[in-house]
Order: sequence, then C-alpha cells, then structure tokens
Amino acid sequence: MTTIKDVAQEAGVSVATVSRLLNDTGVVHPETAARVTAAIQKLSYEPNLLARNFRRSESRVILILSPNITNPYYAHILAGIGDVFSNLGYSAVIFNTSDAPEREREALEMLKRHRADGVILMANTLSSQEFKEYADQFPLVQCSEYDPNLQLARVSIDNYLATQEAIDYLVGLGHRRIATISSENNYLSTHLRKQAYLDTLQRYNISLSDEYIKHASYDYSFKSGKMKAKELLTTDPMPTAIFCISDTLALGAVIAAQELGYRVPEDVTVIGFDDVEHTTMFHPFITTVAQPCYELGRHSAELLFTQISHASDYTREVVLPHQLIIRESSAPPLILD
Amino acid sequence: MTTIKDVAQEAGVSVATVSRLLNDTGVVHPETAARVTAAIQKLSYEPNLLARNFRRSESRVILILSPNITNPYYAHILAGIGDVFSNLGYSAVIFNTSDAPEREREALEMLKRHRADGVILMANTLSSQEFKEYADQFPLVQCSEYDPNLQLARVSIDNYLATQEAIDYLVGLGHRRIATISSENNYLSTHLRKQAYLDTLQRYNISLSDEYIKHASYDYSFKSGKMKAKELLTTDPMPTAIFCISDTLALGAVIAAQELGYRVPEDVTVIGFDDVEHTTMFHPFITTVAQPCYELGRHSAELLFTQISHASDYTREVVLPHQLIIRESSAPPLILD
DNA sequence: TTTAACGATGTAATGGATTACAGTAATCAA
DNA sequence: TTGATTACTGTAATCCATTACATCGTTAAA
Repeated sequence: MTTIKDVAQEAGVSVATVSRLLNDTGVVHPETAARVTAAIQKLSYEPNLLARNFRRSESRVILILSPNITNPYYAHILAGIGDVFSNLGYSAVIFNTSDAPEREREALEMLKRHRADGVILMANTLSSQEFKEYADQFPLVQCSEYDPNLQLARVSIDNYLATQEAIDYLVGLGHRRIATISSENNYLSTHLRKQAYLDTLQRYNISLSDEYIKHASYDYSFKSGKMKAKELLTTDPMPTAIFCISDTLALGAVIAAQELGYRVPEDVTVIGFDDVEHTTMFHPFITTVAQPCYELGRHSAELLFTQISHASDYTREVVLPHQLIIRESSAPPLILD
Repeated sequence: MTTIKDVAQEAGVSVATVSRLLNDTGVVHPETAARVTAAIQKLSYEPNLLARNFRRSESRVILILSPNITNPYYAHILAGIGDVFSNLGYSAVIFNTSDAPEREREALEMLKRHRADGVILMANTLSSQEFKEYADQFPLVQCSEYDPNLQLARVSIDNYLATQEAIDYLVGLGHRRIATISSENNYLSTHLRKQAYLDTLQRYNISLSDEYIKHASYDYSFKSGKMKAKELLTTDPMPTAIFCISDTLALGAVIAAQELGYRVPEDVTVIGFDDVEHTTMFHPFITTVAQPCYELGRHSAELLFTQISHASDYTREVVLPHQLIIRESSAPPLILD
C-alpha cells in the first residue's frame, strides 16, 4: 500500500511537507507542491482515513437512530441529513432501533467507542436520566421527537398548535362528532396531538366520548389504521370526522370507509398528518398537516455539526412551520347535529 | 480518556494481557482475567475502535449504494443487509447515488481510502471496465442488478423467467392485446423484462405494436406510471392487459384506469412487479411478481462477508426464487379477439 | 551591522491497540 | 536429573498520518 512516506520519498521531501500540502496547513513552496502533487499522482496515493481519523481522534461518522426506516416519513428526513453531512465529508450510519431500548443503548455505545462523532435521534425510548448521560458526553440532536424533561438540542414542529388548527378547521366545517386515531406508542408528538385534540374539543364545548379515541399500532401501520377506523365507523352515533395522527393511518381509514360503503368526504371526513407521498396517490387526495421533513433533517444535521465543531453555544430548540393542506378528504358533514 | 494502558496499570498487568483477554486471543490465567475485568469495570473502559481498526487495517464499515432509498423496494433489502452485518459488528453506510456516475465513483473512492471494507451495489452506472477495476481490488457484491459482462458476485432473481411466467399467465387468461410499461433506465432487469415480454409474445405469435411499449421515468415513479398508462388507455385498440415492471407503476396504471372510467380488472388487467406493501393497500389488490427482497439483502450481505473474510472461493451467482402472486387486478378479458 | 521575523522544510513524538517474540516458572517425560 | 513442553505474561515494534518543535536561509526593521 502506498503511504505518505512513499510519496515523500518519491518527491524528495519529508512527510510533514506532504501532509501540509494535503491538509492545507502551513505553507509549501509552489515548486515543492508541484513535485509532491506529481508524486501523489504517479503513485496514485490515497490517504488512509483509518490512520488520519485515529490521529485526529474523530470517526467522521454520525449515527442516525430511527425506529423504522421503512416508514416513508423518515425517508425525507434522512435525505436532508444525508445531504448536509455528505458535503461535510461525514458518513451517516442509519440504525433501526425498532423502538427497543437495548437496540438504542447498543447504538449509543458506539459513541463511547469512538465509532461515531455524534447522533441524531428520531425517537428515544430511554429514561430521561439515562438519556441525559449520553447527551452530556456527546453531540446529540433530537429530530421530530424529543424528551420534554431535558433541555437538549431538538428540531421539530409545534405538534400541539398544528393539531389545534386541524381541529379548528374541522369544527369550522361544522363537525361535532370528531374522532381520532392516535397510536399506542409513547412519543411526545402522539401525546401532544392527543392533548390538543382533547383541549380543542373542550374549548368548543364538544363532549368527548372515549369511544371516539382509538389507538393504532406503535408504527402507525396501514392495517391497524384500517382496523381502528372500522371500529369507529361502526359505533353509534358514527363520527362525521376522523383525525388521524399519521397519513398511513388516514389512508387506512379511507379504505375502511370505502369497504364499509361510506363515501369520503361526503359521509365521513378523514384527515391525516405528515404529508407523505401517498396522500395524493389516489382519490380522495388526503387533507393533512404537512411537516417540512427534509428541512427537519437539514436543520438537525446543521445543529449536530455545530456541536461536533465544539461551538460552545448553539441553538437548543428549532421549531419549523407546519401547514394544513386542504384536499379532497374533508368536507362539511351532510347532517348537522 | 481511559486507555488499555490505564486498565493494565490498574490491574497490575501488561497491555498485552488486557488485549489478549479482550480479544480472546491467547491464554490468560483466570485470576488475572478477573483482576483485569474488575479494572475494566472500575474504569469503565471502552476500547477505542479508531485505534483498533487502524491497527487491524479494517474499517468495519460496509457501503451500500442504492439509486434511491425512498423506493420501498429497497427498504427490505436494506433491512436484510443490516440484520446480517449488525450481528457481525459492522456498520452499514447507505449512499444515495441517484443513478449519477460521479456520485457512485465518489462512494467507491471510500474503499481506496480504507473508509469501508466492502460494497453492495443495488445499481451500477459505470462502464464495465471502470467497474471491474474496483471489483478486482475490493470485496463487492451486486444485488438485484448486475453487470452481465463481468463475472462478479451477484444476487438476484431470474427476471427473464419471471416475466415469461407473468406473460404466460396473461396469455393463458386469454389476453392478446398486452402492453407494457417499462422504464427509461438502463438496468439489466429492465432489459430482461422487456426482452422476455417481447420474446414471449412472439412465441405466441402475437403481433407487437410499438404503441404498446411505454417507458416510465428511471425511478419508476407513480406519476410517470399513471401518465404512461393513460397514453396506453387512449390508444386504439386499447390493450386489455398492462404488464408493469414495478408495483409503483402498476399502482399508477390502476389509478389512471379509474380516472378514465375503466374498471380493473374487468376492463383492463394490470400486473406489477416486486410486491411492495402498497399492492394490498386498496382494492383491487395488485397481481404481481414477488421478489424475496429481505432474502436478496441477506444473501448479498453473507456473500460480501465471505469475500471480506478473504475466503478464496465463494459463490458468484445466487439466483433466488420469484413468485407470481395472483390477486384482484387480473382477470380474463371481457371480449376475446 | 545586528536582530528579529518570516518562509520553507525536516525530525521525531504522538495517538491506542495489536502482536511477534522473548522470557520465566512449573510440569512432564525419559 | 535433564531437556522439553506448556502455561502465562511482558517488552517493544508496528500500523500511518499529524503536528510541535527545531533548523536554516533570507529579508526587513532598527
């Protein structure tokens, strides 16, 4: 293997000079530089990053913990993170935690072993205390979800406000029997969306029914959304609107309604959350709360990089704008109570 | 930072002994081992992987080149690869090439710099000659797609045979006006599927019409599938069946048909390829050729690992079984010619 | 003229783990 | 009893790039 020593020998200089040229630290006489460059070319030398990283004590790897990569919502976040870091010469390692604490712990151990320089978490299943121990020692950013007990760097939308606006919209259309399909997972966004749902209905003096609150699987699966929607559509009185905390669930609800012979939005309004591709794949196009996924990823990456670069003060909380997108799956109820 | 030296000092032994214990190379007296283990615990020592990898001259990273991670087809392949390698203590870095040769080259350079120990390619845009140079030097496996000019390790299904069976099935149903939505990309699978389509129709003495052969975008986008299907559905005579080389395209075709007022499968049969989730999201469930994605990933990973482990002889070609899954989007044509 | 500063380069230490090789004591075979 | 073998441990070289410090002309400032 060609090393910096070989290049130095070939060019008749010391390794220090080669290194200086390579890293653009310190001055090198143009003529010398030319000789070195020629030697590098001739020997087709490539610096050994194992040695460099070891010496610099950095891995140039960042870790991304995501509960489930197959979820399209994450794909754009990943793209955003990837674009920032690959420009900076970092590799991103995506770690599928499946929401299992052991898996998450295992991944975070990589930081201790100098396997990664920092981490972006899409979800956190550890206790605040255990989580804080990592956060205190290593660059860390929370994306989408975050631990409300800790003052750590995070990037997300305002889930409470976004839900409020969605429910306001439904009430504004005339809906009173508004159900929700939440999730059995433990994410903050899930809590906030449910709380905003409850608070907003209360604000309008709309009575709440437990039967109108369903919990789909932790990963928002299409199947569980469909199942829960069928439960809702067979309760009496039937809700006239269903607020789903993810588009996949909303899709399931639309299909459930169709299978039961209901029309969307004439018989029942369905709205989703996230705005992933399949909201506009078939009719009715789904009314949803759009999240700026790519931007969430980009901001997270930038925030992590400032931490890795040892900037002492960095923004802790980035809240990006959401947007209610009205499409075809929502309409006023046919019969007003 | 705690180093192996600190542990050695604490335990009153040499670094060699600690290392031997850590790596289970050579014998260590049980009592000594206990002392060392205690020291490791006490100092909460974690080996520095930067140093280890440098010394061992391995990165413990493998590279995955995929043209487009947002495509759900790849998600399961990635899961299969990930499961194998994370058990082996490797990290997988996913590189989105977007089918751009520069991006691919850039990624492969990482091998030269000892940034990764091997690579799995989902698609290759380089010339056989350039590609061979990397393959000769580094562990490499082609997954799904491969360069037919080179004898390199690859894992895939038999695309030609699979397509043949699909067309046989359509002809068996009574279809004669069979169209295809192929892709403008340059993948081998695309060529093979198209060729099998052509050959099989010829075998049945069914005349071919250029109007029945459409090419969607390189990434099989839903939109382009829908657009091309509309073109097919407005040609005269209209095809009674459309063979799509991906499920996303098939989905687009179904929606296109519905928007034009045609029923699937009564008015037009649509079949897809891959068997990703959305084939069963709504009715009609899509008839498709299933690929064992997870297994493709797993086998690729195992094949790569044997190469990394310097096994001199390893299997070059793994062909996994496909399966035609008949669902709701296919039926005999209403009117036979 | 002398001193200081600068430009350009080289020497050698450094990072942390692995491992070839050497060494010691104890045990075994003859 | 002696030589060989085994079990266990230590010393020090090694991997390759970076970089603190030293060196040596040359030029600018005093």
